[in-house]
Amino acid sequence: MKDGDRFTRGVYAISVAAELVGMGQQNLRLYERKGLLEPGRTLGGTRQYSENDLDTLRRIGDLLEIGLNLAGIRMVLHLEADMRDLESELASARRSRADGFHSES
DNA sequence: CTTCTGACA
DNA sequence: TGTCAGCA
Repeated sequence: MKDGDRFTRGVYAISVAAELVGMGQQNLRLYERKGLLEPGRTLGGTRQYSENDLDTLRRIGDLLEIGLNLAGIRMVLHLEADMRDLESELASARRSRADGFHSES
């Protein structure tokens, strides 16, 4: 990888993030206001969109195309986030059992 | 870059 | 209701 990429990779300002996902900057701000997204902020207050944020933005575009409104999309994204948490939680629980994490007297 | 406001389908 | 343009 190139030297400069180490710092720029993964974090984008709203202008470049909007162009990457093909959306307006105003929409991205609205999605955050509606609770669909929570991008990072610099100390100055500028939004920092991660690769993960870009993925959810693309997911928002798909869900909008289907016909869901922003309230419905908010629920879907939250449910998917909860699902991922439960999956990793279940995975670590299975790992602990397989590794004999707790001694069986 | 930010928030806010108003017009449009 | 979601999108977009313009202003401060």
